[in-house]
Parts: sequence; structure tokens; C-alpha cells
Amino acid sequence: MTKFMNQKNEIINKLRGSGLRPTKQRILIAKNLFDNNKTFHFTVETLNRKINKSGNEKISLATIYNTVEAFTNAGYLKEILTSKNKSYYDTNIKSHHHFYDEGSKELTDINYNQIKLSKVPIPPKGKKIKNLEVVIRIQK
Amino acid sequence: MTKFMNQKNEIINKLRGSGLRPTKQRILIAKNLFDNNKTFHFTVETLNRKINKSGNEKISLATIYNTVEAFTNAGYLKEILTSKNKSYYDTNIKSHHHFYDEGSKELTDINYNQIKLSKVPIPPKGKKIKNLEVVIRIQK
DNA sequence: CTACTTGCAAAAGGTTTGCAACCGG
DNA sequence: CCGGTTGCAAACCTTTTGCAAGTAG
Repeated sequence: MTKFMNQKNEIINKLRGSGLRPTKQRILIAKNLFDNNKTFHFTVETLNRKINKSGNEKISLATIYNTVEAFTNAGYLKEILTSKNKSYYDTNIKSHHHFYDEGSKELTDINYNQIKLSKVPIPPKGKKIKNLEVVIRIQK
Repeated sequence: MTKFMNQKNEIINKLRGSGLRPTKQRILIAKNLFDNNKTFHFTVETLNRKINKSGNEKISLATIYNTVEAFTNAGYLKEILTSKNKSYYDTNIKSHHHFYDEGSKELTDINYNQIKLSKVPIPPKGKKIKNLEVVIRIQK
């Protein structure tokens, strides 16, 4: 059993674990997102370009939207807060923070332990904290 | 000189101070945003509804977009980070943070001194920190 | 007067939707 | 086979743009 088969099986199991049928399209998208050992930021647009480039079989834009949403709901992706009328996603789902460069509109990760909070407010009654994100806007 | 005249003059001076001609439309929008002593969150859509309701003379949507952008550039408004393909603004321009309820999609202010950071990263070379925002996502 | 603003409608850009064809289990 | 998925195009929604008409100084 090759490394590639393991990889593919891992993906299939991951999808099954969330009740997502491991279709050809979802597996290909998952490969593009989770294969390498480094995490990254993307938009549907950049993901679409990456997938529908070169040799790959094509995947329709609607399916990419569907899948990214499904993966986000399943907790495989994190949506990044930046406003500006386009959704950014992060394959790094661990708690961490971001620099946002307003000039270049670029996001950079800030390692979790680079920021320390010494005081955090109590959430409103009946609600609990799901996550906490710091965005530091930077400029020249 | 009535209280209302003072209010209007204040607005006019504020606008002039940023090189914005105090037009009828800008003054009316400013009244809607800065008149009361409490701050609030809004989108262009809600602001538009508020203004073009009832007795007021109407203001075109394009002008509302223009004006909100101008006010944001002038520092009278702050854009809020939430992604979700619609821009949220805050009339509270002081440094502060937000709870974001994913269920109701509602934003609540967190007072500045309710959050304390004991460690903040150094920005990338050649850049400086413009601002720092914490968003705490909450859920049931 | 003149330059800045406004308003309208059209265009743009990103995302969602409806539905027939497809396919995984 | 059945119900979940895909692909396509059209629809949608928010935001931007071009340009003629209006107005503040």
C-alpha cells in the first residue's frame, strides 16, 4: 500500500467521519487543501484557479463553493475575519491570529504564543466562547 | 441660538475639518450617525432604511455609499471585521472589541478595558501597527 | 463660475439557487 | 435503485462606476 493510498484513505475517512460522501470532487479539493504539511490562506477564487489549472479534471465553481462551505461546517477550515466582500479561509484551524496589511490586503499568521491575553471578558449569559481571534492591522 | 443650531454647526465644522463640503446629504447622514450620545453598529442597508424612511427627503443609495466611505476615511466611522460579504460599520471609533454571535449574527461591544494583552508581536519590518481588534465568537 | 457632489441606471464582482443529469453505497 | 452531489446558467445582492445635472463657496 503506497503512501498515496494512505493519503487518499485518510481523506476518505475524514469525509465519512463528517457524513460527507467521498466524491471525486471532494477528494480532489481535500487533496489541494490538506495534503501538504503547511497551512495557508485562500479564497474560493484562488482555490478555483489552483484546481482548474493544468492537468486536473475540472470542478465547477458551484461545487467548490459547496465544498468549502461543507468543509468549514465540518471544522476542516476556518473562515477568516477581514470584511471586504470576499471570504478568506484558512487551512490552519488551530487557534491563532493574523496581521492584516491594509495596503497589500495580505494576511500573515501570528503564532498563537506571540500574543498573550491577561484578561478576557465573560460571555453574555447563556453563551460560551467558541474562539477568540486577534487581527492586527498594519500599514507602512 | 438653539441647541439644534449648535448641533448642526458642529457637524458642519467637523466636515469642513476633513475637507468635506457640508452638503445637505452629508449633514443629514451625519445627524443620523452622530447625533445621539450612544454609538451603534450599522450596514449601508440599515442606514439607508433609516434615512429613507418617514418624512426625510430621500438620499440616493450611491450617495450613502460615498458618504460612509468618506466618513470612514475621515476617521468618523470604523469598519468592523466580520467577513460575510457585507460591510459593517461602527460609530464607536474608540479602540474596543467585539463579541460576534454566530447564531444571530449580532455584534456586541466589549469595553476596551475588559480585554488586556500582556504580549503583542512586533510587526513585520517597515510596517507599524495601526490597530488591534479582538473578536470573540460566541455560541449557545 | 468652477470644482466638488449627487442621483440614476447600468455594470461589476462574489455568492447562491434551481434543476436535470450523475454517481456512490 | 435512491438520495446525496454535481454542473450549468440564471438569479441575487452588495458595491462600484460613468456621466449628466445640481450646488456650495
